[in-house]
Amino acid sequence: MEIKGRYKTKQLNELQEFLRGTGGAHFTAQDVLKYFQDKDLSIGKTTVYRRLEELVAEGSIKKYFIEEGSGACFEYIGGETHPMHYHLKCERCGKLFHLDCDEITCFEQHISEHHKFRIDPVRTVFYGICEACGKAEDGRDQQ
Amino acid sequence: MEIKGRYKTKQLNELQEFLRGTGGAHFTAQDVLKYFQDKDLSIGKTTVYRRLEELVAEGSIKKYFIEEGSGACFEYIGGETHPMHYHLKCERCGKLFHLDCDEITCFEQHISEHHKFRIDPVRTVFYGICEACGKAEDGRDQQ
DNA sequence: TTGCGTGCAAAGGTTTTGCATGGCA
DNA sequence: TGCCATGCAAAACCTTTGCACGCAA
Repeated sequence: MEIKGRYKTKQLNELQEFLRGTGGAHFTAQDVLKYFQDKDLSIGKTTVYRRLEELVAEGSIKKYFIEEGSGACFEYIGGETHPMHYHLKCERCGKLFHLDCDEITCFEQHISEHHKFRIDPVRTVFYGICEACGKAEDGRDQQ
Repeated sequence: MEIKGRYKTKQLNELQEFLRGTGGAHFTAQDVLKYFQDKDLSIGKTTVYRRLEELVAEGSIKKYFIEEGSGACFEYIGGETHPMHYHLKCERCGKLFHLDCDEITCFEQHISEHHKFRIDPVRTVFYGICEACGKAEDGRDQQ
């Protein structure tokens, strides 16, 4: 996702490179700041928060509230064109999966008809445990 | 849910009464403080946070992170029969609804069997438009 | 040059911690 | 009495805002 009529600053370029590097994994504002520090690049936290907020408004990244101490979580989804699919996000490994499924249409209709709620696929994310992490868990019987 | 080897203080009693009064609806730490103020009861925010944290550890209440400005959301589930339910959050008015629905169990199973993903009801929130906001939109055909 | 972008500093909010006091058993 | 619970104050934390300077166009 390119920024529209904005100046192309170093900070913005680096931020976009960071986003591409995430591979869809979630990150926090702190992660961005650390990334810049580690690469000896300079950016102010004000800028990070402002750019992130803009990108959320644009739809290039998503914002979640999962944990406490670490603040808000962001996730890069820019470049995706599929308008109608849901996301499955693994709480363990952080991977993001696409849900291509017809069942969910029925479920959507059920919710719409019986619960009078129109679900928004863009913002809705199913959290849970993916196959790989689920197997790892069963194997070790951890937690 | 009774507290184990703890002293039964006025504050704790009142807090439990508040919890029962919620009827399972979600609330914030601020809501608890306001409740005490409105009833001319005294409690320190320190106590509220500490008790709430304990109750979360006990399993009597659940903690969610849904919105930003208002901090964490809690929800009383002690003694209730509500087994597992999802949350519907309206993107317009911000209201949070409980989804009491059997269909979702089928949907969960489908996702589990066909997509190898175990959905976590605690973290998953369905975003969308609630009935009231939907009607308002249709009526005015706004946006 | 123009005006957006940036970043320091400070403010705003929620949550946590230290420590002395108060209350239950 | 002993010990936990409480609550004030202050700190820690994330996030936002004000304002002046810097940089892209």
